[in-house]
Amino acid sequence: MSKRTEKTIVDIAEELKLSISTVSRALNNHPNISAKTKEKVKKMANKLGYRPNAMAAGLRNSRSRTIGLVVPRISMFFPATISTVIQNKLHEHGYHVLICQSNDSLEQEIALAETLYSTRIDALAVSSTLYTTDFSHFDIFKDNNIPLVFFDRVPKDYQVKVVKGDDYLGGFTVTEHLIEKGCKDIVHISGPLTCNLYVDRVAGYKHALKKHKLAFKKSRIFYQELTRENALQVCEQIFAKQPWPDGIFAANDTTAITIMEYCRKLNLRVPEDIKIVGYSNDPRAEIITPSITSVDQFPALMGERVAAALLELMQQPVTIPQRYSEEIVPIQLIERVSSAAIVATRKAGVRKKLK
Amino acid sequence: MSKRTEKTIVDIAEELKLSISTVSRALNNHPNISAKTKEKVKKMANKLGYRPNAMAAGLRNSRSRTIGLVVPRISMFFPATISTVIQNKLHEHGYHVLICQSNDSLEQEIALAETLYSTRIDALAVSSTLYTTDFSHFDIFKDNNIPLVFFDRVPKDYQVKVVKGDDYLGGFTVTEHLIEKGCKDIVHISGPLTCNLYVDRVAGYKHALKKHKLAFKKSRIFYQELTRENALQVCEQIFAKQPWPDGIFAANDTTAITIMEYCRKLNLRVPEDIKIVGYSNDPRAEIITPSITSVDQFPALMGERVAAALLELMQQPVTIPQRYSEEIVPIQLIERVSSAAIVATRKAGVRKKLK
DNA sequence: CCGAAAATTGCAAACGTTTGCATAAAATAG
DNA sequence: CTATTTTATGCAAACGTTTGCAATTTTCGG
Repeated sequence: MSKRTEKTIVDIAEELKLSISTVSRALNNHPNISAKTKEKVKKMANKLGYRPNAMAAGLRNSRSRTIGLVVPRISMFFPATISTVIQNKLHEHGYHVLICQSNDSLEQEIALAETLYSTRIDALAVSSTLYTTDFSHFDIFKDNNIPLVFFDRVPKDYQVKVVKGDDYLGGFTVTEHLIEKGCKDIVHISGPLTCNLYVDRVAGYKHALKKHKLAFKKSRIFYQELTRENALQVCEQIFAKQPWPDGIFAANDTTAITIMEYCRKLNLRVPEDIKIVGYSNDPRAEIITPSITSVDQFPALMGERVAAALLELMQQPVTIPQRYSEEIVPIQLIERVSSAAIVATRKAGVRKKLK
Repeated sequence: MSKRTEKTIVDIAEELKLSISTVSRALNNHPNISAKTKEKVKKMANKLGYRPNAMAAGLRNSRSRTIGLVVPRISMFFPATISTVIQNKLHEHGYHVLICQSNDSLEQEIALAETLYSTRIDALAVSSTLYTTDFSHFDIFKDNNIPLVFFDRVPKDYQVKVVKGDDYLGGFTVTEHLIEKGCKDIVHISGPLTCNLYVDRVAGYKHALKKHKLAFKKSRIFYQELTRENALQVCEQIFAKQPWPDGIFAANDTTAITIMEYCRKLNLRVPEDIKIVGYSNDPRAEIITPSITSVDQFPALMGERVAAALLELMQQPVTIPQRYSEEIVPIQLIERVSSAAIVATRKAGVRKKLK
């Protein structure tokens, strides 16, 4: 209820007839302050309801103890999980995390970089927009030796620390899995090639085809933002004319789910008539019927790696210029019903006979 | 690559042989700076790569242009959606949002309040822990007239702005819905009563029973944190002895989903043998088979309301002390298959015959 | 009990802005 | 061409810390 309270260390100093510097040091547990002075100061600080002013401290020693985090959106499973982990981890070390969303807009990402720099964050982690190919808006950070880590959606040819999933292996594994389950004509629904993730997955897809002597057909691969709407549109195209594919590798689970629903409408049985695999292991993939095979990207692990990288960079002497270094987080195929082999009448098969 | 760059307005002033104040005013578009000076200053600012130092500015006029947001966790659908909206909305108005997670730990929530205060946030929005009944750790904000808004999980008897869902109506609507679909013995799985949400929903549940002359039985209601594990445990209890209930009102969708899976194992048909309703309208509720009836709480709308409240409070004269005021966001029952009436052989019914 | 070393404490500048007030320059009126 | 208003710029203090260095006090060996 009181106004203009805002006690400062000056108030404590006056109250105790000590110098400001002594109070400051006492509160920070500086070694050459006597134990009883510290005691006294802290007690008085409590009594007055003193709270340190982070901005003043930050200004003085140009460290905000805040780190920035830029992700496309936090309402999506994968980035949300990573953000959670990063935030909790860094908080343990006394850092705040400014979580920001680019909403997959390059323009917003650029603005974000600018204003984040203004708050003098101590470090920055970013998973870029789908469409970011020029990363120069992050140069300010590099130029001022502010630790910068990219994860998941990362740049290439940009001197910076990178933590990414094994998307090449992911693409390969999924495709080979489908082939082994009997697919001969596999459609791949990819995100735009402006994003590293999809480039790598496509490469894995192609490699698997080649290895198993299946022809790669341009017409069997689609590039677009992986939304529900786009997935529906692609379905229209795919199923407009025969022959229909017998396997679909969707680069995210939203797409996989949408396609499965579409197939149901066409009275196509999954996995008997067509097999579907998604990516990211969204919780929905497990829960839907039939459950969808997907790729676990271990978001929590990735989050930890990113947090660790940030912390490490922050305690390095400022002089070392950042270089490109890549850390790869493993992936794991989670086999479920949507891509199961069709073994005569196994229980799973029966269940899917309906409709 | 350069070091100790950090251009300041002083550099601009020197370069242009102007005073620091003029530069400052020019950059802030102060009215009594001539147009050409502004032009000149801005051009030079650009040339030098000047970036304002938010901490210095914040220190000077004690506004950080940052607002705090405390939620239990951002990896859950409901708070994630709200956070997204709040963040985007406030960003439009030039504010940063410091999104923090209490992980449903009161201890962490208290620590968060403390450190958020230290960063001198301009306002704070919080959805509290399940177990927060004493809110005095937020007193600092009230005492210093820092706008404070609670949402979803809110305190009672605490002088503060509150934005909440209509949980009473939600509880009532769900229960009545189950009754109208023919249920006579409805179990309610509630969260702990330390949290307002569940108190209200329980009240609604009881009211609906009463209205329809069904007896309320203490043994038919369970209070616990709504995790998957707890849900399984409750299932064990419920189905350990007959009679089994014919309707279940779960206070979140994770619980509803878990129960449905459990029922499937028992060869109980949903909705023929038992009807299930969840809460929050998690994306999984729609996608699972059978789809689960749930309650949409319009998280985006709630987010907008919270953001609006924060903005409004921030531009109020600081002197007005905060009072309790309640804003209620509507809810809507989303009817799906899990609670459908058993009408002989409608198509939906047939589909569920399997197994 | 003296003097030097060790342990404490204090002074004052600095961090980069913003802003009330004073001053200087330009515009207008008489 | 003054006198007066209007417009534009500059001075200097303040925001709340931290920290190098100087100053003071305490400790202790001899």
